[in-house]
Amino acid sequence: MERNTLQKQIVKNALKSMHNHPTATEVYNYIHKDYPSISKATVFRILNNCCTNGEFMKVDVNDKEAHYELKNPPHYHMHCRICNKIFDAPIPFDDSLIKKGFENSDFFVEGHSIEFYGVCKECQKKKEINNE
Amino acid sequence: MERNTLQKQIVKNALKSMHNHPTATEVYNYIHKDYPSISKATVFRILNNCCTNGEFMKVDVNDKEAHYELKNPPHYHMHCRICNKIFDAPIPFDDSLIKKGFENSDFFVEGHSIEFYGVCKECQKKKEINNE
DNA sequence: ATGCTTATTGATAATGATTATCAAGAAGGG
DNA sequence: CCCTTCTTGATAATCATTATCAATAAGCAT
Repeated sequence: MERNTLQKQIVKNALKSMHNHPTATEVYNYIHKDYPSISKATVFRILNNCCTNGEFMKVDVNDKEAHYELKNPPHYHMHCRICNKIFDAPIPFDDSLIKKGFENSDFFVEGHSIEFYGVCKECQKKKEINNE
Repeated sequence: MERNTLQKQIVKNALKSMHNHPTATEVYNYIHKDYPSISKATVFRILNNCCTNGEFMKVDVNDKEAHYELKNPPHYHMHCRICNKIFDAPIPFDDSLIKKGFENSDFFVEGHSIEFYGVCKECQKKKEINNE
């Protein structure tokens, strides 16, 4: 039977309080300040298991590191190409996108994701400071 | 000055004749049959340089391996979750997506990509054979 | 409470993709 | 044909992630 360990509670609470689509390493660093004994492997493991059982989700975005978020109604993301941070996009999810145009396709479409890429507020500021 | 080496010609010709959004390793394997002396590092290097100079593009899709394609008018992709192959989506590119809804956002949107995910024709067949 | 079973953890090695390093080799101008 | 310097090939290094496995600890039964 699945056991309710302290490590699981801590990792889950960390993601719940972070709200910024963190990577596993970011969750680890966040936790590590207060709980230095929790290992990185455990954080990866718990985040992954929670994605498998549907409690969390991997953010479907083109970054070499995986980002995680709480299970949410479907929505789109904005991805900063400077700092690689992820934000929720302010436009509604549109399921009709996958209904139209695929009638004659032999690819079985299960879902879609949209990634808006560009530069986040913080990184725009940094660019101004550096006169770029 | 940039030099026109045989390795560059071979890698470029490989990608031009492949048409299936291959990964660097797939390009390497394709080349390796005929040119076993070309090293993997060279294939990664040339593909990357060609993306920097605009000759090729990285496919903007959520896979741990990078996929490459020839420079193309913008379009969307379908990504098979079984075999990780990439296909062009049969719906038109719609730039109006990034015009609407971001007026009050402080994120500077430079572009967008849509990934349709599901199961490709080949993998659907395999599933049928295995009675899944 | 105590003990037992076994899921889970922590530490670390292994993996896989990609990049960095650097001596040897080759493009292309002179 | 030579010389400079860009490229290459081989390999080590890096980075994210997963696998391994002995030690630990949940949570049930006693």
